[in-house]
Amino acid sequence: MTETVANNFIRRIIDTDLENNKNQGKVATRFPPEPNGYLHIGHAKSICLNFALAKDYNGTCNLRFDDTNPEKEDMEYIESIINTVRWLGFDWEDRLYYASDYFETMYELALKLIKSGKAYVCDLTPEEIREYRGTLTAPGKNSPYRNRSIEENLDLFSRMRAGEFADGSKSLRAKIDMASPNMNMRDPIIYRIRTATHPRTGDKWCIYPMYDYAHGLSDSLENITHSICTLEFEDHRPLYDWFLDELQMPCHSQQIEFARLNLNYTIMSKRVLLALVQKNLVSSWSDPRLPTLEGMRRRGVPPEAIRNFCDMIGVSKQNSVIDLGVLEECIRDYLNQHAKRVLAVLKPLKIVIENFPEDKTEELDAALHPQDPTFGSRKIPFTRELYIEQDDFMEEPTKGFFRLTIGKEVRLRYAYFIKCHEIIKNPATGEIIELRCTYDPETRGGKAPDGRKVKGTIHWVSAPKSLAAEVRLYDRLFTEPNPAIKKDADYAAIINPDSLITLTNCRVEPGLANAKIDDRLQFERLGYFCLDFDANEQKLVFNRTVSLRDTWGKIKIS
RNA sequence: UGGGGAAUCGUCUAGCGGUAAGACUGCGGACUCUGACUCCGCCAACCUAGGUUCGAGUCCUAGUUCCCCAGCCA
Repeated sequence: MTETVANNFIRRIIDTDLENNKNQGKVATRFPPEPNGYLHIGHAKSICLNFALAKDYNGTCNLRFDDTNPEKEDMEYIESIINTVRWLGFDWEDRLYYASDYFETMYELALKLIKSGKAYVCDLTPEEIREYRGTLTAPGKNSPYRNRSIEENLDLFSRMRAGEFADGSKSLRAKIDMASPNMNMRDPIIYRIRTATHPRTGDKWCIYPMYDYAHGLSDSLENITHSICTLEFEDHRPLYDWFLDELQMPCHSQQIEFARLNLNYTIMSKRVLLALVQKNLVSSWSDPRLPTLEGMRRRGVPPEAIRNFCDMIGVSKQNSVIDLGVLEECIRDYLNQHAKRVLAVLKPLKIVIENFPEDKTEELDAALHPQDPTFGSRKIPFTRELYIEQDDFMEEPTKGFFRLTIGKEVRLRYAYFIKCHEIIKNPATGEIIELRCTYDPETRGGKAPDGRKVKGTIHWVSAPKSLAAEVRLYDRLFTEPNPAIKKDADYAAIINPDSLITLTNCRVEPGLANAKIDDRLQFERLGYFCLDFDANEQKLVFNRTVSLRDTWGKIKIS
């Protein structure tokens, strides 16, 4: 895949800033997840963007948890996010921060806002606040508490902190403009009362800052120069700026918005992802069908492939939906170069090589990567009884089929040329249960001394020497290309019934007894696979990360 | 019907007044001990209408379509 030098509107903004010596020529970004769920491929786009910008401009990128809503957040998520960003391949050095680290400072700054007459304590209930806010087309009206004295506001706010008032009974609001066409500027709430235990600050606080207030301040306190977020925050920018201006923050970070990632046949919404997990529509957050990074990792997707993907899709302000095929292509591209080749049979069909001795086992050489000799090779056992793929035999071959049929010669990968002369069927069902074949001993290793060619090469394993395995095949999660557009869709109804197919009678070459969880494997002619963490001493379990491109499969269908 | 954004091959993305480019997909072909990989070739786009200009995807005007905003979520 060709390396293209990333060029996007954000880089252009930074270039201009650098030319103007803004921020003393520094670039500082941050990735600011809320620890209320697991990271998904959409977050990866943001992570890659922020860390790449820092790297390319000789700056820094912080990891900062936006942990301002204790009711939804959890240490479990914090830990997962830290592990996942690290797994993706990024390093924030000692710059791991939490918005909650700034709670005291934010409180002080809120006091400053009150003292300058720019914030007030409001006694309106949540319902009343909504009524007073007006609508998209009608202006709101001022809260009756809007003109409290600074002294009273200071007193009330400190008592809010002290826990004197019930949840929701009071809030601190910015005094801006209830008639603003931008809803975010209609006296937005800065602090709410929430008696909840915070994952990090415990019960120290019962008031928590809102996103708009906390985020800009966190950026500023960390001297973030370019605060990159997604499009839906575009009309929050005036508020972001308002706080930094009113508080005369020494560092005024610049918020820049880009379009979030959408992938077809899946969803990125953390809310929906959570629902899928809770309704047991998927096994967990790390279900390999999910676009969560933990799920993709379990599926065997290498972090490098995800990073390449994020580079490839670019960054812009256009809403878009990326075809799953682009991701798959990135995965194949990486795995093609880095996966060891092995032989495995997913749907075994027994064949007997009649002219091969009963008790003999030959050890044959097989390259671990045909294009890359540095991978070396391994030995694979060849015996009289073998398994081949059911799909690789046709009693009555269709046009263009050049695998095994009666009387036609094919090559067993790295082994011998064989011919089939008899089909054994289950007399009751007509199902083919065994093939009687002969091999040509002169073709050991897969070459004929007389130079004759065969068109087909098929994979195989030794029947007695191979290992039993379970193999899980994955496909797109949904049958619907854009599930997100279906408001409150019945996701259960659009789950792809073939999104998970579990094959329990698979056979793999014996060397796979030693497979490790991070091994990248190609089962030749089938796809890329990895060991699943469900595997144990008794049972091998493999996940198919992605299939190989299947030109024949396409021809067959059409 | 308020405000904020976005419109370029089927899908993403580039373009910064001077021959519309790349990637993915698709379709041909070559090669092949993986119907894989690799290689070669082909198809394919500027939302509409006006205007400015020698010249407009790019600038101006007016439309159209799509996305976001009325959480004490982020």
